[in-house]
Amino acid sequence: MMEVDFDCCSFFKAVADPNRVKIMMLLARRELSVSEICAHFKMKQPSISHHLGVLKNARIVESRKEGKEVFYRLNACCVSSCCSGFMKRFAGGGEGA
Amino acid sequence: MMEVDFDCCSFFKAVADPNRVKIMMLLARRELSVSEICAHFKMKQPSISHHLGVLKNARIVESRKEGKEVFYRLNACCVSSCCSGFMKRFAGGGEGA
DNA sequence: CTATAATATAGACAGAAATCAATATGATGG
DNA sequence: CCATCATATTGATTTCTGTCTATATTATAG
Repeated sequence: MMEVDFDCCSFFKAVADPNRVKIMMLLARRELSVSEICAHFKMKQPSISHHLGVLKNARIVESRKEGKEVFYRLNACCVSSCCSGFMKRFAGGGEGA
Repeated sequence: MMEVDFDCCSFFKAVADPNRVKIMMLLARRELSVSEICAHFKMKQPSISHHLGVLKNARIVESRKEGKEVFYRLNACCVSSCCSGFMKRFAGGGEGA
């Protein structure tokens, strides 16, 4: 009962990278294909695929294949559930600024 | 307006390590000195100090010196504010499990 | 002032992670 | 079947991170 929730750790590890957060912000608006995501970055396509893989392992995004393309979308429930679950562990400070 | 919040990134990077989360859980109950924290880990004291430094830089913990000892306490407001701020960015999925 | 206790800092090292170039896979058009 | 486009995977390289040992700092006791 004093142990750490490793599921949440994979969520936080995924979210600890600014490029991945930027991808999440793009996907928060609408579903996008990999190449559409690439268009927003200087990074090369394999790096984007790598980050998408990390996000997908953490259940933060989901994907759908359509012809040659793969569309990614945000799993907003995962974000809410991990964040609110984490907050609740440390309740007592109330709502921050 | 499409840029990433780097303050929150330092929070998430800090929280992405299981040992640091465990420290946070210990401090959620009560203020503790460094050696009291050490007693809960197999890690050596300098590693604990390192983690405490990371948590402190991220404003997740605060410290107070008393004699030879340094007491750390959780800044629960920081946790709530970062988590809830992050959730709100990705609102739309509602409350998760 | 010296010894000791508590904590922090510095430096070294190993393992993890990010990026890239190159290539493989899979779908589609001709 | 062959060429092409979109994406994923592999392998190499570099950078970052966590841990350790050794040492410095700070406070207190004697």
